[in-house]
Amino acid sequence: MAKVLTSRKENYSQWYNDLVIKADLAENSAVRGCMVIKPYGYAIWEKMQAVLDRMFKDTGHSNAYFPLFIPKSFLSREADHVEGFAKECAVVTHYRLKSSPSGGIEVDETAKLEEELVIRPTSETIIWNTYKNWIQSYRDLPLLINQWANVVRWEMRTRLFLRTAEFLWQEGHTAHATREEAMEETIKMLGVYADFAKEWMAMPVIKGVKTENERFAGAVETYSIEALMQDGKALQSGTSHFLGQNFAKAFDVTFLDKTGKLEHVWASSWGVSTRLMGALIMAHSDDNGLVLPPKLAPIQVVIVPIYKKTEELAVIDERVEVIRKSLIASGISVKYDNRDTHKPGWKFAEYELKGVPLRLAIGPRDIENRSVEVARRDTLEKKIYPVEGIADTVKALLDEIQDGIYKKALDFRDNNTFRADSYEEFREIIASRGGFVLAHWDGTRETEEKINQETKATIRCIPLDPVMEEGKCIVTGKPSPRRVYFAKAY
RNA sequence: CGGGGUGUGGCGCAGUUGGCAGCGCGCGUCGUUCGGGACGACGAGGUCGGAAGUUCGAGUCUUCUCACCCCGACCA
Repeated sequence: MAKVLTSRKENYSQWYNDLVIKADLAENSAVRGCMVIKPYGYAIWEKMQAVLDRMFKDTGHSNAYFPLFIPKSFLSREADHVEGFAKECAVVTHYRLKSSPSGGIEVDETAKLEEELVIRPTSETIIWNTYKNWIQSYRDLPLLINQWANVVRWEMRTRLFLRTAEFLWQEGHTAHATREEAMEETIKMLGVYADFAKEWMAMPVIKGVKTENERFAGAVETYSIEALMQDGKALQSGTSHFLGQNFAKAFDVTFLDKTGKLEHVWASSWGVSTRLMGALIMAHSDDNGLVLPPKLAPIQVVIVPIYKKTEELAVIDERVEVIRKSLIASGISVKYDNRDTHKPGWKFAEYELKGVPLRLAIGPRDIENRSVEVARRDTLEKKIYPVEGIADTVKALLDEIQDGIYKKALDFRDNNTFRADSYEEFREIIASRGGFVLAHWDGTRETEEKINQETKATIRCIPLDPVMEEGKCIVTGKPSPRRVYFAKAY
């Protein structure tokens, strides 16, 4: 087969870049740092959205939409928040253009905005400013809102899906009467993300708390799900924040509780972005291309006819139509590619590159034997199956693939999660093979920063379901109640 | 923002001391092919990133400029 991708071994990040382009997921646009998500890539994102949206609704949330523009003054209301985002904000300063003497077009300096508008890097401020008017009583709580939106963070260096200046995401913003309830919501949504990653993306994740260093600007506590990529680097795939009363205080959002006492509300916010696309790509794919979990694949089964003459194709078309209908009846998404403009071998390679979980090939031999050749994308294994009961066969195989790639990803993570009991050992693992390293840490910012500077590894999270184990910090030797996850990160 | 690099058909690239702008892929037409990215013939497609300069003559030399990529510092 003609090689179209750089191999992972050769250059992992080049492999990733090649794959995104060659699998037709996205490409760089004329705007620096901003990508064009192509139809095939967007189809995957839409499937993710549909599932997540259902999960949010099932946990009591409603969708709403808030403006793209945020008055500059809003951003500065919460001190940590502004500090965290100020360096990467795009700002709108004018509202009109005029033709320039040189023949082009230029900003009309007379059309300067009274108050400049920031393009949302996240929507806490505009949302809490709005919530102020929505909440008066404990009867208005909890307020459980989600929005699907684009946001802009002016990044220095960007990579398709993993870090782009503009990206798509959802952001949940909830308001609660009590601290406990807001915290419960924070953890619940982290759980939703972890379930989604596992059940739909077939990607195992670690749930944990972020250290102070990695905390969201304006949050009291940040939780995340962390996944391990095939190059041994961790990818933060979703975050859920307990915001305490920080934004309620900044925007003066209060309510009267049952006893008639005026209180600030408690808040959470949580989000996942198109970065999940990057995670999905890197979690399962190989040197032949994308490997998609059947549950998120836009096309679950592709059927390729093999024929010499058009008369043969007519017979195959007929047989395929029967198969196609039975698959659709079983809720399987099928594409029959009977284009005459490409050869079977070309199509095989193409759909492999695009990660279609199953490929059915039907030729004269199969017509004769009432059989189909079925090729699995995950194992590249080919087998002949009878046409009879093909829908059940396919269904079973899709389930097997979904489970199989999860298992494979889990094994990979297990085989690349290490325990280090000395700093020496720690440095050796991080430098040589990467992966997650579980080690004791004394809980201080200084130690974390020292480790980061010396090894490039960061604390990904403090696991939520930790095995409590007394130990000593690998750097300072001070006591530590449990191990935390370290890794180099995206 | 520091360090490095690249701009030449749609994509990937070559272009020697300055002398007719090329190759591969892709694209179009026709024919033979079709169970793992087929082959042949013919064909279309370029203000060589932009501006100024040197020269009889610039893709090539000089100056300026713009864009993008890679490596760092910052980030989901």
